[in-house]
Amino acid sequence: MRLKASDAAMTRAFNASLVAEHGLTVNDFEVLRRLSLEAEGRMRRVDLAQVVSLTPSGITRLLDGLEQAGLVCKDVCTEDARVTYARITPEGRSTLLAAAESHLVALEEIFAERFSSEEVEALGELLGRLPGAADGDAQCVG
Amino acid sequence: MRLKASDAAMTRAFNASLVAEHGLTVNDFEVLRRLSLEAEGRMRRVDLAQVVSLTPSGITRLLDGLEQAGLVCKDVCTEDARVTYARITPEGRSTLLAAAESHLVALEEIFAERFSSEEVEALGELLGRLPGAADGDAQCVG
DNA sequence: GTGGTAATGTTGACTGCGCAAGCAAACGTA
DNA sequence: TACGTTTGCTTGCGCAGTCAACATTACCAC
Repeated sequence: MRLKASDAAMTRAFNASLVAEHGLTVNDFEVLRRLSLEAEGRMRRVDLAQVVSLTPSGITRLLDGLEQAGLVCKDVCTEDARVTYARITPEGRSTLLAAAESHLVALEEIFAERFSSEEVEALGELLGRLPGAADGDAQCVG
Repeated sequence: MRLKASDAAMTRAFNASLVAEHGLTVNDFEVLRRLSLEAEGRMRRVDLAQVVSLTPSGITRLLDGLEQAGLVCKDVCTEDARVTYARITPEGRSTLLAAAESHLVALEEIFAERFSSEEVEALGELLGRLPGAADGDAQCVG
């Protein structure tokens, strides 16, 4: 199986180019992507943590970085003073788009050149059964 | 797809129990397992790095830990003074066996309860096409 | 109200690991 | 023989992310 090993190598490769070209880690990218798909481009930090499989503290630090870079900002929640939203900024959206252009294309290539679309589908379905694979999975960056 | 996310969560879970029960990380385990499958239970460090998808420095540090724990030791190479082998010790083998008992069973359970054996096979084949998925993949722990 | 428990988020200490740089041995080529 | 290049491995430094502990706020009993 070697799920871990193959993934590690691949993730590293993607990370390297993302970092080099846009200063984003794969997780940064994924966070921006998830935020961009939300209504109002924002999410509670806990929920964000869950969808990208990080701990709350991990999300805090990741968002610290994105915030310093001006790609996300905090929103307060009026109904619950404990929660703070992470919201993607316009700059966040534009660097997401820029990064997506190369990153998603690279990803697409990797898969296109070794799987048929049915196989991609099958692979996605199988992996989706794994614990932690949670839920929905919108593909685009629109 | 969420290859990364699901894997991260799963790896973390496995890691936690391995560490708690045997003081091994998933990578420690995998290294011991690979070594145990080799003739004379040893491997050059570079090769080991490759099969577990670590960099040479990563392997150095990982083996440092295993060596301190007495689970592996160094062997010199008589033909090439640059290389040093990592060899699994008898203690290494016994803790590997102990860890395998719970770890492999846990792994087996995860898969058995959500995939048929054909599906496991299919999944393995598909993932095997990914870059970094290299090669052979003996499943047992000797 | 007052107490107890749960949920959200942050911080400090730590770990695993990559990268860049270095050293030593080996392998050219001349 | 000498010199440049490659290969194997280690070390210094930094980063991402975990865990444990904590502070707030919310919810729920009474």
